[in-house]
Amino acid sequence: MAATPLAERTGKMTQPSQWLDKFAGLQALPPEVKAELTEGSKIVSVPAGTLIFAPGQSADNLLLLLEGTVRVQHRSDTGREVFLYRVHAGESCVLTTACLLADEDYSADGIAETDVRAVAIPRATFDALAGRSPVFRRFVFQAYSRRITDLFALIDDIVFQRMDVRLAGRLLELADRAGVVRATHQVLASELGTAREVISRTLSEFQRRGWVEQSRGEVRLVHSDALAQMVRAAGHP
Amino acid sequence: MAATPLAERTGKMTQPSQWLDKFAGLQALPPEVKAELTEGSKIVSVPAGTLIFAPGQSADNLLLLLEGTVRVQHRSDTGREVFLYRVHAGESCVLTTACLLADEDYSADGIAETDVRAVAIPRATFDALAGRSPVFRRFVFQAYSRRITDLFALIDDIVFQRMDVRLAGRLLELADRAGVVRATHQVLASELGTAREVISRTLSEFQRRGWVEQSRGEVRLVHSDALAQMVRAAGHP
DNA sequence: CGGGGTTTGGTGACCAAGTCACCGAGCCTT
DNA sequence: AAGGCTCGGTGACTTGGTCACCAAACCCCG
Repeated sequence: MAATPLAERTGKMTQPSQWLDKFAGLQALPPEVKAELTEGSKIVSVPAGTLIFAPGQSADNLLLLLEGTVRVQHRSDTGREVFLYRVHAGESCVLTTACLLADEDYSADGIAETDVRAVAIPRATFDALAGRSPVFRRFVFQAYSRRITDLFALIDDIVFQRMDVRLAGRLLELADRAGVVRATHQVLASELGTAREVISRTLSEFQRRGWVEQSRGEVRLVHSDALAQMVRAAGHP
Repeated sequence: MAATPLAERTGKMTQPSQWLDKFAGLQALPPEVKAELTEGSKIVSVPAGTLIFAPGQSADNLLLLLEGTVRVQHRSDTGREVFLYRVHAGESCVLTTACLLADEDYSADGIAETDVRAVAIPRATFDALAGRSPVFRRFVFQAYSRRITDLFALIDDIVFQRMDVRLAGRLLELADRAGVVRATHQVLASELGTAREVISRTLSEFQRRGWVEQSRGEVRLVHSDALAQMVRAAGHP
Protein backbone atom coordinates (compact mmCIF):
# COMPACT_ATOMS: atom_id res chain seq x y z
CA MET A 1 0.00 0.00 0.00
CA ALA A 2 1.73 3.15 -1.23
CA ALA A 3 1.98 6.15 1.10
CA THR A 4 -0.43 8.95 0.17
CA PRO A 5 0.70 11.81 2.42
CA LEU A 6 -2.03 14.15 3.56
CA ALA A 7 -4.48 12.56 1.14
CA GLU A 8 -8.03 12.40 2.30
CA ARG A 9 -10.59 10.10 0.85
CA THR A 10 -14.25 9.95 1.66
CA GLY A 11 -15.45 7.26 3.99
CA LYS A 12 -17.30 5.30 1.33
CA MET A 13 -14.95 2.38 1.05
CA THR A 14 -15.56 -0.70 -1.03
CA GLN A 15 -15.73 -2.74 2.18
CA PRO A 16 -17.27 -0.28 4.61
CA SER A 17 -16.54 -2.13 7.81
CA GLN A 18 -12.98 -3.14 7.01
CA TRP A 19 -11.17 -0.85 9.41
CA LEU A 20 -13.69 -1.56 12.14
CA ASP A 21 -12.00 -4.91 12.64
CA LYS A 22 -9.07 -3.14 14.23
CA PHE A 23 -11.19 -2.00 17.15
CA ALA A 24 -12.48 -4.83 19.26
CA GLY A 25 -14.85 -2.57 21.16
CA LEU A 26 -16.69 -1.65 17.99
CA GLN A 27 -17.34 -5.17 16.67
CA ALA A 28 -20.53 -5.43 18.66
CA LEU A 29 -22.11 -2.39 17.02
CA PRO A 30 -25.33 -3.18 15.19
CA PRO A 31 -24.86 -3.12 11.40
CA GLU A 32 -26.74 0.10 10.80
CA VAL A 33 -24.63 1.93 13.36
CA LYS A 34 -21.48 0.55 11.73
CA ALA A 35 -22.74 1.91 8.44
CA GLU A 36 -23.46 5.29 9.98
CA LEU A 37 -19.96 5.35 11.43
CA THR A 38 -18.20 4.51 8.19
CA GLU A 39 -20.41 6.87 6.19
CA GLY A 40 -19.94 9.73 8.59
CA SER A 41 -16.19 9.49 8.97
CA LYS A 42 -13.21 9.63 6.70
CA ILE A 43 -9.73 8.20 6.55
CA VAL A 44 -6.86 10.63 6.74
CA SER A 45 -3.14 10.19 6.25
CA VAL A 46 -0.52 12.51 7.62
CA PRO A 47 3.26 12.35 7.26
CA ALA A 48 5.63 11.89 10.20
CA GLY A 49 6.24 15.05 12.14
CA THR A 50 2.83 16.62 11.61
CA LEU A 51 1.34 18.49 14.54
CA ILE A 52 -2.04 16.80 14.75
CA PHE A 53 -3.57 18.85 17.54
CA ALA A 54 -2.39 21.55 19.87
CA PRO A 55 -3.61 23.70 22.73
CA GLY A 56 -5.62 26.69 21.61
CA GLN A 57 -7.32 24.95 18.74
CA SER A 58 -10.42 23.04 19.58
CA ALA A 59 -10.39 19.53 18.21
CA ASP A 60 -13.11 18.69 15.76
CA ASN A 61 -12.38 15.07 15.01
CA LEU A 62 -11.96 12.00 17.10
CA LEU A 63 -9.06 10.00 15.70
CA LEU A 64 -8.84 6.22 15.66
CA LEU A 65 -5.35 5.18 14.63
CA LEU A 66 -4.98 2.57 11.92
CA GLU A 67 -1.22 2.79 11.37
CA GLY A 68 1.63 4.64 13.02
CA THR A 69 2.05 6.26 16.42
CA VAL A 70 1.19 9.63 17.88
CA ARG A 71 3.15 11.18 20.71
CA VAL A 72 1.12 13.25 23.15
CA GLN A 73 2.89 15.80 25.28
CA HIS A 74 2.06 18.78 27.39
CA ARG A 75 3.76 22.13 27.10
CA SER A 76 3.84 23.75 30.51
CA ASP A 77 3.49 27.43 31.31
CA THR A 78 7.22 27.50 31.87
CA GLY A 79 7.79 26.42 28.27
CA ARG A 80 9.10 22.96 28.98
CA GLU A 81 7.53 19.77 27.74
CA VAL A 82 6.47 16.55 29.39
CA PHE A 83 5.81 13.38 27.47
CA LEU A 84 2.42 12.00 28.49
CA TYR A 85 1.71 8.93 26.43
CA ARG A 86 1.87 7.38 23.02
CA VAL A 87 -1.13 6.36 20.94
CA HIS A 88 -0.59 3.17 18.94
CA ALA A 89 -2.45 1.67 16.01
CA GLY A 90 -5.77 0.24 17.19
CA GLU A 91 -6.15 2.88 19.89
CA SER A 92 -8.05 6.12 19.91
CA CYS A 93 -6.79 9.53 20.70
CA VAL A 94 -9.50 9.65 23.24
CA LEU A 95 -8.68 12.61 25.38
CA THR A 96 -9.59 14.86 22.52
CA THR A 97 -13.16 13.66 22.83
CA ALA A 98 -13.64 15.50 26.09
CA CYS A 99 -12.80 18.67 24.27
CA LEU A 100 -14.85 17.59 21.28
CA LEU A 101 -18.08 17.53 23.16
CA ALA A 102 -17.17 20.12 25.75
CA ASP A 103 -16.04 22.66 23.19
CA GLU A 104 -12.94 23.21 25.25
CA ASP A 105 -9.46 23.73 23.98
CA TYR A 106 -7.19 20.80 24.09
CA SER A 107 -4.40 21.18 26.58
CA ALA A 108 -1.79 18.94 25.00
CA ASP A 109 0.10 18.57 21.74
CA GLY A 110 -0.23 15.54 19.50
CA ILE A 111 2.57 14.85 17.06
CA ALA A 112 2.77 12.11 14.44
CA GLU A 113 5.95 10.17 15.15
CA THR A 114 5.63 8.13 11.99
CA ASP A 115 3.45 8.39 8.93
CA VAL A 116 -0.04 7.94 10.29
CA ARG A 117 -3.31 6.66 8.88
CA ALA A 118 -6.37 7.22 10.99
CA VAL A 119 -10.13 7.34 10.94
CA ALA A 120 -11.40 10.84 11.65
CA ILE A 121 -14.84 10.98 13.21
CA PRO A 122 -16.20 14.51 13.06
CA ARG A 123 -17.98 16.09 15.97
CA ALA A 124 -21.47 15.67 14.51
CA THR A 125 -21.05 11.97 13.83
CA PHE A 126 -19.48 11.42 17.20
CA ASP A 127 -22.28 13.12 19.05
CA ALA A 128 -24.93 11.31 17.05
CA LEU A 129 -23.38 7.94 17.77
CA ALA A 130 -22.79 8.75 21.43
CA GLY A 131 -26.50 9.44 21.65
CA ARG A 132 -27.70 6.48 19.65
CA SER A 133 -25.43 3.64 20.65
CA PRO A 134 -24.68 2.27 24.11
CA VAL A 135 -21.93 0.13 22.60
CA PHE A 136 -20.25 3.17 21.15
CA ARG A 137 -20.47 4.97 24.50
CA ARG A 138 -18.92 2.00 26.14
CA PHE A 139 -16.10 2.00 23.63
CA VAL A 140 -15.37 5.64 24.32
CA PHE A 141 -15.46 5.31 28.08
CA GLN A 142 -13.35 2.19 27.98
CA ALA A 143 -10.70 4.04 26.03
CA TYR A 144 -10.88 6.81 28.59
CA SER A 145 -10.55 4.49 31.45
CA ARG A 146 -7.40 2.91 30.02
CA ARG A 147 -5.81 6.23 29.29
CA ILE A 148 -6.50 7.55 32.74
CA THR A 149 -5.10 4.42 34.30
CA ASP A 150 -1.96 4.98 32.24
CA LEU A 151 -1.73 8.56 33.43
CA PHE A 152 -1.99 7.45 37.04
CA ALA A 153 0.75 4.91 36.45
CA LEU A 154 2.87 7.61 34.85
CA ILE A 155 2.43 9.83 37.87
CA ASP A 156 3.58 7.30 40.33
CA ASP A 157 6.40 6.27 38.09
CA ILE A 158 7.58 9.85 38.12
CA VAL A 159 7.15 10.23 41.84
CA PHE A 160 8.51 6.94 43.11
CA GLN A 161 10.60 5.17 40.53
CA ARG A 162 14.34 5.57 40.12
CA MET A 163 15.61 7.05 36.88
CA ASP A 164 17.73 4.05 35.92
CA VAL A 165 14.73 1.74 36.20
CA ARG A 166 12.53 4.07 34.19
CA LEU A 167 15.17 4.40 31.50
CA ALA A 168 15.66 0.65 31.33
CA GLY A 169 11.94 0.19 30.87
CA ARG A 170 11.70 2.82 28.20
CA LEU A 171 14.62 1.40 26.26
CA LEU A 172 12.91 -1.98 26.18
CA GLU A 173 9.71 -0.38 24.91
CA LEU A 174 11.42 1.62 22.22
CA ALA A 175 13.75 -1.06 20.91
CA ASP A 176 13.07 -2.61 17.51
CA ARG A 177 13.29 -6.39 16.96
CA ALA A 178 17.06 -6.10 16.60
CA GLY A 179 17.28 -4.49 20.03
CA VAL A 180 18.24 -1.08 18.71
CA VAL A 181 16.78 2.19 19.96
CA ARG A 182 17.09 5.08 17.53
CA ALA A 183 16.90 8.14 19.73
CA THR A 184 19.21 10.83 20.94
CA HIS A 185 19.86 11.29 24.64
CA GLN A 186 17.83 14.49 24.41
CA VAL A 187 14.79 12.63 23.10
CA LEU A 188 15.04 9.99 25.81
CA ALA A 189 15.36 12.75 28.40
CA SER A 190 12.19 14.46 27.29
CA GLU A 191 10.31 11.14 27.19
CA LEU A 192 11.14 10.67 30.83
CA GLY A 193 10.84 14.29 31.84
CA THR A 194 14.44 14.57 32.93
CA ALA A 195 17.65 16.22 31.77
CA ARG A 196 19.94 15.03 29.02
CA GLU A 197 22.90 14.81 31.39
CA VAL A 198 21.04 12.33 33.55
CA ILE A 199 20.38 10.11 30.56
CA SER A 200 24.00 10.34 29.47
CA ARG A 201 25.25 9.37 32.91
CA THR A 202 22.79 6.52 33.29
CA LEU A 203 23.53 5.12 29.83
CA SER A 204 27.28 5.30 30.55
CA GLU A 205 26.65 3.22 33.63
CA PHE A 206 24.61 0.69 31.62
CA GLN A 207 27.43 0.57 29.10
CA ARG A 208 30.04 0.08 31.82
CA ARG A 209 28.03 -2.94 32.97
CA GLY A 210 27.97 -4.27 29.43
CA TRP A 211 24.21 -3.99 29.05
CA VAL A 212 24.18 -1.58 26.12
CA GLU A 213 26.43 -0.18 23.43
CA GLN A 214 26.12 3.34 22.18
CA SER A 215 26.77 5.24 19.05
CA ARG A 216 25.58 8.62 17.90
CA GLY A 217 21.78 8.65 17.83
CA GLU A 218 21.30 5.04 18.87
CA VAL A 219 21.54 2.60 21.74
CA ARG A 220 21.98 -1.13 21.12
CA LEU A 221 20.67 -3.38 23.86
CA VAL A 222 23.19 -6.21 24.07
CA HIS A 223 21.90 -7.66 27.31
CA SER A 224 18.24 -6.80 27.47
CA ASP A 225 17.64 -9.54 30.06
CA ALA A 226 19.54 -7.47 32.57
CA LEU A 227 17.44 -4.42 31.81
CA ALA A 228 14.25 -6.42 32.06
CA GLN A 229 15.46 -7.90 35.32
CA MET A 230 16.09 -4.43 36.72
CA VAL A 231 12.57 -3.36 35.82
CA ARG A 232 11.06 -6.49 37.31
CA ALA A 233 12.99 -6.16 40.52
CA ALA A 234 11.82 -2.58 41.01
CA GLY A 235 8.19 -3.49 40.41
CA HIS A 236 7.89 -5.59 43.57
CA PRO A 237 10.37 -4.39 46.15
CA MET B 1 -28.45 20.22 59.84
CA ALA B 2 -27.73 17.13 61.90
CA ALA B 3 -25.37 14.55 60.51
CA THR B 4 -27.10 11.43 59.29
CA PRO B 5 -24.18 9.11 58.69
CA LEU B 6 -24.57 6.75 55.79
CA ALA B 7 -28.26 7.55 55.58
CA GLU B 8 -29.80 7.30 52.18
CA ARG B 9 -33.05 8.91 51.21
CA THR B 10 -34.90 8.52 47.97
CA GLY B 11 -34.55 11.21 45.37
CA LYS B 12 -38.17 12.39 45.56
CA MET B 13 -37.57 15.73 47.21
CA THR B 14 -40.18 18.33 47.89
CA GLN B 15 -38.45 20.63 45.40
CA PRO B 16 -37.08 18.20 42.85
CA SER B 17 -34.72 20.52 41.03
CA GLN B 18 -33.27 22.21 44.08
CA TRP B 19 -29.81 20.66 43.99
CA LEU B 20 -29.57 21.08 40.24
CA ASP B 21 -28.87 24.77 40.86
CA LYS B 22 -25.44 23.88 42.15
CA PHE B 23 -24.37 22.60 38.75
CA ALA B 24 -24.26 25.28 36.10
CA GLY B 25 -23.84 22.77 33.30
CA LEU B 26 -27.15 21.11 34.13
CA GLN B 27 -29.34 24.25 34.19
CA ALA B 28 -29.93 24.00 30.47
CA LEU B 29 -31.46 20.52 30.69
CA PRO B 30 -35.04 20.37 29.44
CA PRO B 31 -37.53 20.01 32.32
CA GLU B 32 -38.44 16.41 31.64
CA VAL B 33 -34.79 15.39 31.67
CA LYS B 34 -34.31 17.25 34.94
CA ALA B 35 -37.22 15.30 36.33
CA GLU B 36 -35.76 12.02 35.11
CA LEU B 37 -32.47 12.91 36.73
CA THR B 38 -33.92 13.78 40.12
CA GLU B 39 -36.26 10.78 40.05
CA GLY B 40 -33.55 8.39 39.06
CA SER B 41 -30.96 9.48 41.58
CA LYS B 42 -30.73 9.76 45.31
CA ILE B 43 -28.98 11.89 47.86
CA VAL B 44 -26.46 10.20 50.07
CA SER B 45 -24.57 11.38 53.14
CA VAL B 46 -21.36 9.87 54.37
CA PRO B 47 -19.28 10.82 57.39
CA ALA B 48 -15.72 12.11 57.18
CA GLY B 49 -13.17 9.39 56.64
CA THR B 50 -15.37 7.06 54.61
CA LEU B 51 -13.72 5.23 51.75
CA ILE B 52 -16.08 6.14 48.93
CA PHE B 53 -14.52 4.11 46.17
CA ALA B 54 -11.43 2.00 45.76
CA PRO B 55 -9.61 -0.08 43.18
CA GLY B 56 -11.04 -3.53 42.75
CA GLN B 57 -14.63 -2.54 43.24
CA SER B 58 -16.43 -1.27 40.20
CA ALA B 59 -18.18 2.00 40.78
CA ASP B 60 -21.90 1.97 40.28
CA ASN B 61 -22.82 5.55 40.95
CA LEU B 62 -21.70 8.85 39.55
CA LEU B 63 -21.35 11.28 42.45
CA LEU B 64 -22.11 14.98 42.27
CA LEU B 65 -20.89 16.66 45.44
CA LEU B 66 -23.27 18.97 47.27
CA GLU B 67 -21.24 19.54 50.43
CA GLY B 68 -17.80 18.55 51.63
CA THR B 69 -14.66 17.45 49.85
CA VAL B 70 -13.35 14.15 48.58
CA ARG B 71 -9.68 13.37 48.30
CA VAL B 72 -8.67 11.18 45.38
CA GLN B 73 -5.39 9.34 45.52
CA HIS B 74 -3.67 6.49 43.81
CA ARG B 75 -2.04 3.60 45.59
CA SER B 76 0.90 2.40 43.58
CA ASP B 77 2.14 -1.16 43.19
CA THR B 78 4.91 -0.32 45.59
CA GLY B 79 2.34 0.49 48.28
CA ARG B 80 2.90 4.21 48.42
CA GLU B 81 0.26 6.80 47.75
CA VAL B 82 0.07 9.85 45.54
CA PHE B 83 -2.49 12.55 46.01
CA LEU B 84 -4.17 13.24 42.68
CA TYR B 85 -6.84 15.86 43.21
CA ARG B 86 -9.62 17.02 45.46
CA VAL B 87 -13.29 17.13 44.50
CA HIS B 88 -15.16 20.13 45.93
CA ALA B 89 -18.85 20.86 46.32
CA GLY B 90 -20.39 21.63 42.95
CA GLU B 91 -18.03 19.28 41.13
CA SER B 92 -18.49 15.73 40.02
CA CYS B 93 -16.34 12.79 40.76
CA VAL B 94 -16.14 12.34 37.08
CA LEU B 95 -13.36 9.87 36.56
CA THR B 96 -15.55 7.18 38.01
CA THR B 97 -17.85 7.57 35.04
CA ALA B 98 -15.31 6.05 32.70
CA CYS B 99 -15.40 2.97 34.85
CA LEU B 100 -19.15 3.23 35.21
CA LEU B 101 -19.81 2.75 31.58
CA ALA B 102 -16.76 0.72 30.78
CA ASP B 103 -17.37 -1.77 33.58
CA GLU B 104 -13.76 -1.40 34.56
CA ASP B 105 -12.38 -1.24 38.02
CA TYR B 106 -11.51 2.13 39.32
CA SER B 107 -7.82 2.62 39.78
CA ALA B 108 -7.84 5.21 42.55
CA ASP B 109 -9.15 5.65 46.08
CA GLY B 110 -11.70 8.27 47.03
CA ILE B 111 -11.90 9.30 50.66
CA ALA B 112 -14.33 11.72 52.26
CA GLU B 113 -12.24 14.37 53.96
CA THR B 114 -15.24 15.95 55.62
CA ASP B 115 -18.83 14.89 56.06
CA VAL B 116 -20.13 14.69 52.52
CA ARG B 117 -23.53 15.06 50.92
CA ALA B 118 -23.78 14.07 47.31
CA VAL B 119 -26.17 13.12 44.56
CA ALA B 120 -25.64 9.54 43.48
CA ILE B 121 -26.64 8.78 39.92
CA PRO B 122 -26.83 5.04 39.35
CA ARG B 123 -25.43 3.42 36.26
CA ALA B 124 -28.80 2.89 34.59
CA THR B 125 -29.88 6.51 35.00
CA PHE B 126 -26.51 7.75 33.88
CA ASP B 127 -26.53 5.68 30.74
CA ALA B 128 -30.11 6.61 29.91
CA LEU B 129 -29.36 10.31 30.26
CA ALA B 130 -26.12 10.05 28.34
CA GLY B 131 -28.14 8.58 25.51
CA ARG B 132 -31.05 10.96 25.67
CA SER B 133 -29.50 14.33 26.39
CA PRO B 134 -26.78 16.20 24.52
CA VAL B 135 -26.64 18.73 27.34
CA PHE B 136 -25.95 16.00 29.85
CA ARG B 137 -23.22 14.55 27.64
CA ARG B 138 -21.68 17.96 27.40
CA PHE B 139 -21.75 18.32 31.16
CA VAL B 140 -19.96 15.02 31.61
CA PHE B 141 -17.32 15.73 29.01
CA GLN B 142 -16.73 19.20 30.33
CA ALA B 143 -16.09 17.81 33.78
CA TYR B 144 -13.69 15.33 32.21
CA SER B 145 -11.89 17.95 30.33
CA ARG B 146 -11.29 20.02 33.45
CA ARG B 147 -10.10 17.09 35.45
CA ILE B 148 -7.68 16.02 32.77
CA THR B 149 -6.33 19.53 32.47
CA ASP B 150 -5.76 19.47 36.22
CA LEU B 151 -3.93 16.18 35.96
CA PHE B 152 -1.67 17.57 33.26
CA ALA B 153 -0.96 20.58 35.43
CA LEU B 154 -0.18 18.27 38.33
CA ILE B 155 2.27 16.32 36.22
CA ASP B 156 4.24 19.29 35.19
CA ASP B 157 4.13 20.70 38.67
CA ILE B 158 5.71 17.49 39.89
CA VAL B 159 8.29 17.42 37.13
CA PHE B 160 9.35 21.04 36.99
CA GLN B 161 8.35 22.95 40.07
CA ARG B 162 10.50 23.36 43.16
CA MET B 163 9.22 21.83 46.39
CA ASP B 164 9.19 25.10 48.32
CA VAL B 165 6.97 26.73 45.71
CA ARG B 166 4.63 23.75 45.63
CA LEU B 167 4.39 23.72 49.41
CA ALA B 168 3.72 27.46 49.54
CA GLY B 169 0.90 27.04 47.05
CA ARG B 170 -0.61 24.13 48.89
CA LEU B 171 -0.52 25.93 52.23
CA LEU B 172 -2.44 28.82 50.71
CA GLU B 173 -5.04 26.42 49.32
CA LEU B 174 -5.49 24.55 52.57
CA ALA B 175 -5.58 27.53 54.93
CA ASP B 176 -8.87 28.51 56.54
CA ARG B 177 -9.99 32.17 56.72
CA ALA B 178 -7.81 32.66 59.77
CA GLY B 179 -4.76 31.54 57.82
CA VAL B 180 -4.35 28.28 59.71
CA VAL B 181 -3.60 24.94 58.09
CA ARG B 182 -4.52 21.93 60.22
CA ALA B 183 -2.34 19.18 58.90
CA THR B 184 0.65 17.21 60.05
CA HIS B 185 3.89 17.30 58.11
CA GLN B 186 3.16 13.75 57.06
CA VAL B 187 -0.16 14.74 55.49
CA LEU B 188 1.40 17.65 53.65
CA ALA B 189 4.13 15.34 52.42
CA SER B 190 1.69 12.87 50.95
CA GLU B 191 -0.33 15.66 49.33
CA LEU B 192 2.77 16.70 47.46
CA GLY B 193 4.17 13.23 46.90
CA THR B 194 7.32 13.88 48.86
CA ALA B 195 8.89 12.86 52.18
CA ARG B 196 8.03 14.22 55.58
CA GLU B 197 11.60 15.35 56.19
CA VAL B 198 11.45 17.57 53.14
CA ILE B 199 8.31 19.25 54.44
CA SER B 200 9.84 19.69 57.88
CA ARG B 201 12.95 21.31 56.45
CA THR B 202 11.04 23.56 54.08
CA LEU B 203 8.64 24.68 56.80
CA SER B 204 11.59 25.42 59.09
CA GLU B 205 12.99 27.64 56.38
CA PHE B 206 9.61 29.42 55.97
CA GLN B 207 9.52 29.88 59.73
CA ARG B 208 13.07 31.24 59.79
CA ARG B 209 11.96 33.84 57.27
CA GLY B 210 8.99 34.73 59.45
CA TRP B 211 6.39 33.57 56.95
CA VAL B 212 4.75 30.92 59.11
CA GLU B 213 4.54 29.74 62.71
CA GLN B 214 4.24 26.11 63.64
CA SER B 215 2.78 24.06 66.39
CA ARG B 216 1.94 20.42 66.60
CA GLY B 217 -0.50 19.54 63.83
CA GLU B 218 -0.89 23.05 62.45
CA VAL B 219 0.82 25.78 60.49
CA ARG B 220 -0.21 29.43 60.87
CA LEU B 221 0.45 31.62 57.87
CA VAL B 222 1.56 34.94 59.32
CA HIS B 223 2.81 36.42 56.07
CA SER B 224 0.79 34.80 53.33
CA ASP B 225 1.69 37.61 50.92
CA ALA B 226 5.23 36.32 50.85
CA LEU B 227 4.04 32.80 50.08
CA ALA B 228 1.74 34.07 47.36
CA GLN B 229 4.56 36.13 45.94
CA MET B 230 6.80 33.07 45.80
CA VAL B 231 4.13 31.15 43.89
CA ARG B 232 3.54 34.01 41.49
CA ALA B 233 7.22 34.48 40.80
CA ALA B 234 7.64 30.81 39.93
CA GLY B 235 4.64 30.80 37.59
CA HIS B 236 6.19 33.14 35.06
CA PRO B 237 9.94 32.81 35.18
C1' DC C 1 37.94 17.84 -0.38
C1' DG C 2 38.20 20.92 3.44
C1' DG C 3 36.41 24.19 6.65
C1' DG C 4 32.77 26.20 9.43
C1' DG C 5 28.50 25.47 11.78
C1' DT C 6 25.35 22.46 14.08
C1' DT C 7 24.02 18.50 16.65
C1' DT C 8 25.17 15.25 19.90
C1' DG C 9 27.35 13.56 23.91
C1' DG C 10 30.73 13.95 28.03
C1' DT C 11 32.28 16.15 32.43
C1' DG C 12 32.83 18.50 36.79
C1' DA C 13 30.91 21.39 40.24
C1' DC C 14 27.10 22.48 42.64
C1' DC C 15 22.35 22.47 44.55
C1' DA C 16 17.81 20.42 45.49
C1' DA C 17 15.42 16.60 46.97
C1' DG C 18 14.74 11.84 48.66
C1' DT C 19 16.35 8.19 51.98
C1' DC C 20 17.88 6.21 56.23
C1' DA C 21 18.57 5.98 60.96
C1' DC C 22 17.74 7.72 65.06
C1' DC C 23 16.22 10.72 68.73
C1' DG C 24 13.38 13.60 71.60
C1' DA C 25 9.34 16.11 72.69
C1' DG C 26 4.38 16.32 73.12
C1' DC C 27 0.13 13.75 73.84
C1' DC C 28 -3.00 10.14 75.35
C1' DT C 29 -4.46 6.26 78.04
C1' DT C 30 -4.90 3.95 82.04
C1' DA D 1 3.03 8.71 86.87
C1' DA D 2 4.39 5.44 83.28
C1' DG D 3 4.41 3.54 78.99
C1' DG D 4 3.34 3.89 74.31
C1' DC D 5 1.93 6.59 70.51
C1' DT D 6 2.30 10.32 67.13
C1' DC D 7 4.74 14.12 65.54
C1' DG D 8 8.65 16.65 64.35
C1' DG D 9 13.93 17.53 64.06
C1' DT D 10 18.54 16.30 62.46
C1' DG D 11 22.82 14.56 60.19
C1' DA D 12 24.90 11.77 56.67
C1' DC D 13 24.41 10.05 52.42
C1' DT D 14 22.53 9.12 47.59
C1' DT D 15 20.12 10.44 43.64
C1' DG D 16 18.66 13.65 40.43
C1' DG D 17 18.54 18.32 38.19
C1' DT D 18 21.18 22.54 36.70
C1' DC D 19 24.89 25.15 34.79
C1' DA D 20 28.84 25.98 32.17
C1' DC D 21 31.75 24.31 29.04
C1' DC D 22 34.13 21.33 25.80
C1' DA D 23 34.97 17.83 22.18
C1' DA D 24 33.69 14.66 18.84
C1' DA D 25 30.60 13.41 14.99
C1' DC D 26 27.91 14.91 11.30
C1' DC D 27 26.29 18.10 7.69
C1' DC D 28 26.45 21.33 4.19
C1' DC D 29 28.34 23.96 0.90
C1' DG D 30 31.67 26.21 -1.63
